[in-house]
Order: sequence, then C-alpha cells, then structure tokens
Amino acid sequence: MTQDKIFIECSNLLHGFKNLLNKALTVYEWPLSTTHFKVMLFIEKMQPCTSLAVTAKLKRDKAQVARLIQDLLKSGFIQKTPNPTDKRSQLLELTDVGHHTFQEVNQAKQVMLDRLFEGITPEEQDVLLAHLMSVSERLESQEYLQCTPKSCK
Amino acid sequence: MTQDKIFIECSNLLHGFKNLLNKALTVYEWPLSTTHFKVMLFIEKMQPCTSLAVTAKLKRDKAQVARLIQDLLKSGFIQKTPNPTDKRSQLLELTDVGHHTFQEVNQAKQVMLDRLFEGITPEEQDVLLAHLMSVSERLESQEYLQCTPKSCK
DNA sequence: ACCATATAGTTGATATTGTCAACCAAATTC
DNA sequence: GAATTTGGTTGACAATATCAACTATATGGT
Repeated sequence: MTQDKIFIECSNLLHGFKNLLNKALTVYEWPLSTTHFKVMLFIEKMQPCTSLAVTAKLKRDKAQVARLIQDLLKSGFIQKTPNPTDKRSQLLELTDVGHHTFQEVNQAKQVMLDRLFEGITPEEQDVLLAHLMSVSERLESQEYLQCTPKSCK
Repeated sequence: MTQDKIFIECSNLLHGFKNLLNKALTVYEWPLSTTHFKVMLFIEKMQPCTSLAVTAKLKRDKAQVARLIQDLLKSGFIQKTPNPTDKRSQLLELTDVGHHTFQEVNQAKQVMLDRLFEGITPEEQDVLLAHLMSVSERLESQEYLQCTPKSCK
C-alpha cells in the first residue's frame, strides 16, 4: 500500500513540477517543451555528449530523443560537431545562445527546487535519492519479474 | 543537483514500473492500459467513488478521466449507479468480473512491488513517502512559485 | 420562488509524449 | 571481406494530456 502510494506520489510530483516549470519556461519565452529543456540539461552536464548518451540517461526511445534533438538544433540552442572517434556519431553541445538561455531558465528552476525541498535536509534528500535509485536498479536488473506468473508467453 | 536527480529518478521509476506492469497486464490478458488499471485501483479503494473523486486523486484532467472510465465501462469492469445525493453524479464500482480480474492482476503487481522494495525497510518506505508528499504539498500550495521571475504576465 | 453562479460529467479538437519497425552508414567481429 | 553490431534517422501510430464548449443539476443570495 505504501509502495503504491510512493509511485502515485512520484507521478504527482512529476506532473506538478512539469507544470510549474512550464510556466517558468513561458515567462522566459522558451519556445520548446520541458522535455527539450531536460535534454539540454543533460547535454550541458555530460560533455562530451552524443545522442545515444542522452537516450541512455533519459531512458527514452532513441526515436524520441532524435526528434527532441532535431528541435533543439532548429532552435539554435545546440549544435553538432563530428565525433572524432566515430564517423557515424556526432557530438552535441550548447551554442552560446543556448547556453545563455539555458542558464537563465535553469536558475529559475533551481529557485523553485530549493523552495520545494525546504522542509527536507540535504542529508535526507540524499537518502531519498538513494532509495529511489535502489528501487530503480532492481527495476532494471530484475527482468525475471516480467514473468512472475505462469509460463509467460 | 540532488533535487534534479530525484525528479529524474522518479521519472525512471514510473517509466520502468509502467513497462513492467504492462507485461504483467498482457500476461493476464488485460485489454486496457496501465492507466486504466490505476483508475480501477482508486475505484476499488475509495468506495463510494465518483468520477470527480478519481480526477482529484489522480490529479489528471477530468476529460481524460471521463474517457478512461468510459473504456472501463465498455469492458464491463466497472458499473455506474445513480448517486442518491446528487442527480448529476454517478457512483462507480467494480463489477464482479472487474473485481476478479483486478484482484488477480493486483496480486501480481504486489509481488513485483515487494521485490522492488526488498532493500528498503517499511519504516524507510514510510519516510520516503512522507518526504515525497511533503514536496508534493509545497508544489500545490505554493502557486506563487509560478511567478518567481519578473512581473509574470 | 427566482436568478446567477458553481459543480459533475461529457464531448470534440488538438498537442505532447512514447513505441515499434524499417532503414542507412560506419564500425566491429570473425 | 562478408556478416553482424552499433549510432542515428525517419515514418506510422498509440497513449497520454490539455483546453474549451456544453448539458444538467445544485446551491446561494435576494
């Protein structure tokens, strides 16, 4: 029951925060979605960064990520450069405009986050994160869970 | 940064668990989506239950919920009865078939949940939930956060 | 009792997000 | 050097979310 509630609360959290962030984004005249913003966040943090790296981190379909990246390219927020070690692949990085816009919005976001977590100490936050990650890991590793009942397909 | 990661982990968790659940649902030949299942879970727990109650709990658009409920009706998993205290409203409850199917799937789900949370004691789970709820509450109450920058529209 | 307004729920249109499969070109394996 | 794998793109489509308009009943104020 608690476990059910945890998932529900995660869902509420994401939903609510997304809406909040969305409003911040429109204030700053960010032309894309919160997901695009999330992708930029990754690209910024993980230099050098490829499309596939984003896919892995975000745990989303590579088709979806490809399209998000296309949008970001069109908006001029990021740019591609050839990957010196693999001709199939291209490195992603923020443009100057992208970097500037990102920083601005990201700061606003950070202010929001700080307020949201005001009641929870940094240590508690770490524990919270650790627990979430622990469940997350089991989720990935324990593929056998998919087949709990009967013979499974 | 930790805060960012918490949201990302929440997202991964939901995403992963939804896929896991989806597979369980197909094994049991559940004809609808995980969201439909979630709605049934609410209807079961919150007797008596109205469409609006589900909307509130799920924090989703009422249009969306209306359609989910329609699907469940068509599948014969739930039924409507007139609300004695309000002629506009109708009470939702599981049919016998619905109840049976739900129980079956829900048990499988519970097994999965138990395994996922194996590394975390019930007490820790409670703390985890409490923290998530605390952030969730701030998210709702602090509408002013929407206007952090400048004058805001 | 009467009107204005609020509430429960439905429907239509549309946007966003997620999934699946096919595909190309470069890389790797044997 | 042929077969397979990997990084990435594209098309089609399914699932989920949002917004506005609308019906019918309820409720509050006068």
